[in-house]
Amino acid sequence: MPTDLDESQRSRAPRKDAAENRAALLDAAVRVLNDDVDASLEAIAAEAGLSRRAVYGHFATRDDLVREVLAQGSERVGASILDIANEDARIEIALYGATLWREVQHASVTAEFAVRGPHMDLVARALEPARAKLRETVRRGVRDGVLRRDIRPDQLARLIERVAVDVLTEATHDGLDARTGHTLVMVTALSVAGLAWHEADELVASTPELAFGAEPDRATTTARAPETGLSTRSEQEAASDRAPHTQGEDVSQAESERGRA
Amino acid sequence: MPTDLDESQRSRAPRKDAAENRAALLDAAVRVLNDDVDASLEAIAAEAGLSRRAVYGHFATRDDLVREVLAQGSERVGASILDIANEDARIEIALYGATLWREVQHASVTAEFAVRGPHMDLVARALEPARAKLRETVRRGVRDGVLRRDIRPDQLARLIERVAVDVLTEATHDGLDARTGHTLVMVTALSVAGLAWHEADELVASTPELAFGAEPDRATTTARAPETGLSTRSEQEAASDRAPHTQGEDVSQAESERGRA
DNA sequence: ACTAACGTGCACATCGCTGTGCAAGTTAGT
DNA sequence: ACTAACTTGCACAGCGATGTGCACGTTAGT
Repeated sequence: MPTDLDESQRSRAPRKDAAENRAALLDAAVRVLNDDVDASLEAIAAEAGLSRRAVYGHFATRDDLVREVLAQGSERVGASILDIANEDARIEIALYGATLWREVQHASVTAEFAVRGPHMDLVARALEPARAKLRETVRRGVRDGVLRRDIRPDQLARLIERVAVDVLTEATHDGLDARTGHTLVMVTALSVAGLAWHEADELVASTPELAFGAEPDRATTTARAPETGLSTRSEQEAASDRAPHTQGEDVSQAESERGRA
Repeated sequence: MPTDLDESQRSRAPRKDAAENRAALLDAAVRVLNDDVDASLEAIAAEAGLSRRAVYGHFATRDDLVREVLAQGSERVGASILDIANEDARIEIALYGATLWREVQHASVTAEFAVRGPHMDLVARALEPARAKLRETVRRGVRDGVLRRDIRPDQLARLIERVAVDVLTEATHDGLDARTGHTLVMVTALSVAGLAWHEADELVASTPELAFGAEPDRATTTARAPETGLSTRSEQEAASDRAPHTQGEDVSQAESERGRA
């Protein structure tokens, strides 16, 4: 087993597959823990294609593994959220939703453990900056008169977070495609933030940054189409699959009962 | 121990405190399970003021106890929801929130187990009528043009349910008073349903049925004071603590930051 | 007051899971 | 090819929780 602890004397360099397996374990843990918070170590090891015994070569304790998962997850999610920036608080909130959706896997585990068990504080500490940012965004939105004034901003921020996560789980559990989920999380967050549904839809449809493929400001240099880009028009067309509406609205009876097989 | 099973030959009537203890157990279970889904039987017994051993006099299994809790809870919550009725779908949705808030204790346990563990189907079956009703309400609201059209009605119904429960936990965990919670759940549900925040507030403020003390139509025959009863006036006085607003709106900087004039 | 009904405390068996030691095997670095 | 790094499989100890049997108190029906 990979002796993680004694990096003291090593007569030879550690093998590359060790790190791979470690990563595989963390990855498997994310997947498994996502639908069972207290899955057995056996289950995680199996998912990673390893034996239970081998895990103890990489992590001294099941708790260590979980903590590592949470540390990575919350760090990743937190960082993504801190990247968000926009003058319009509403857009920031939409981006917040979009970001969580992009990080579903990690966001779910993180969120799950943020409420239960003895790891609450860990996640809470790692996520605090992101939460502070959201609180500040909400406050700003309220000051600017674009968000609701009937709920205390701090509480509203917490509600937005909760609801966003909710939609995440509801969405994955329902197995809807990336684009729909993307929109759904944003729109729902905005709704809780106080916008009427058509306002939310309007905002999402008319803001390029909120389009599906939109990179969070730092464009990856390549991957940008010549003319239209991922701008408003191409977005709207692709958005409503085959719906004949002007915007992505009115799915009320279009898909209503066709959801599942 | 009370032999629940053999009601066959009984040389004497069962003691009344037996039933009391049984009820106490179920009650304690609700409380304990509310903040720890898999609390030990020891904990539940302790909360009920009994020994662990005594529990097995009333329930053959921990699972039996839990199932009983869930059966009662989902039955109760489900029934309450089915009592809801109003021509305006929006009001029905608000009442849905209010009802859940009134049943927080049971609603929370039920909701918790509706997602986790091997009791999902039990709760799901017991709650299905209520869920169907909500779905139908949402569909009606969409047809009437008072609810959002950008989310499939069925999905919207599920979201409303999830969000309502969320606010419940967020509210209790935050320890806010009954009146505030009552309003918060309703307003949030309406927001997700598509209303702008001021629309939601307006609706709640102007609809008598949505007032805090309002009985769900069937007045308890007695317990109604000559003039005011639990009616609007005494209600409103206590309502806005010291806030000088016309409605319950604009708490944004009232409590939060006390920022400026 | 008599006695069944009920609760208590303890001991005990069992189960699932974690964590560890050890004797193999297999794989990757040099 | 040699050897350390890594994995496997098994056995074993421990923990916490459930469920049961039994002897003994306590309480409530009649």
